[in-house]
Amino acid sequence: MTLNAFQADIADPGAVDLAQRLISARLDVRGAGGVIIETEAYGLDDPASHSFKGMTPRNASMFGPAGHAYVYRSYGIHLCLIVVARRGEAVLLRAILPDPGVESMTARRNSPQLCNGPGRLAEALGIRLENDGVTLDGTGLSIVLSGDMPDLLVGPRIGISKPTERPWRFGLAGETGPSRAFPPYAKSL
DNA sequence: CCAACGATTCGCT
DNA sequence: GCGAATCGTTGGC
Repeated sequence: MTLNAFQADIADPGAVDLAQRLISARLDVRGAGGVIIETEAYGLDDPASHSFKGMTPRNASMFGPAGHAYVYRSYGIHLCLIVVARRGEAVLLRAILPDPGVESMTARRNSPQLCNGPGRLAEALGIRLENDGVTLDGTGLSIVLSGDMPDLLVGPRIGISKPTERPWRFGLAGETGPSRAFPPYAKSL
């Protein structure tokens, strides 16, 4: 099995570890993209994770090779783009700083809010359901880690109704672009 | 077969 | 801040 550059960089990543490393990484989708500033980790033994109850037709990509995309439809309306980590673990991309490709993103979005929120981000970048399962390096979708160790914000995940809450939401410190502000008690790593 | 439920967003109050 | 929109997936009967 051959690994592409991204897969080699993240070798056997846990979701929490990968979620942190993806902050400040660069995402590109067919020429549009930006710096990732907000992520969330989802684990295997995690009631909030789609993988919690095992593999189903929808979440099969979460059990595939690390470094691939998991795309699913949310609330019957939006799409979300997720980076697969270790088997059954994954990282939801919640916000990027839109550049380059602002013009094409603006055309796809009917709002000045381009990429702050998982559904908005997916729409702005033109993510499609058929992108589910594709590798994140070389098929139109790519991620390149920055190599930096940026200051991270940490807080509870968003939109989770499960009782078990974990501080698995990460943000780039100093950015005003996240989908929602980090709570005052959010701490840096 | 049918009912419940979202890893959300948008618009209105 | 709150509720509607919207529909595929999932699980129970």
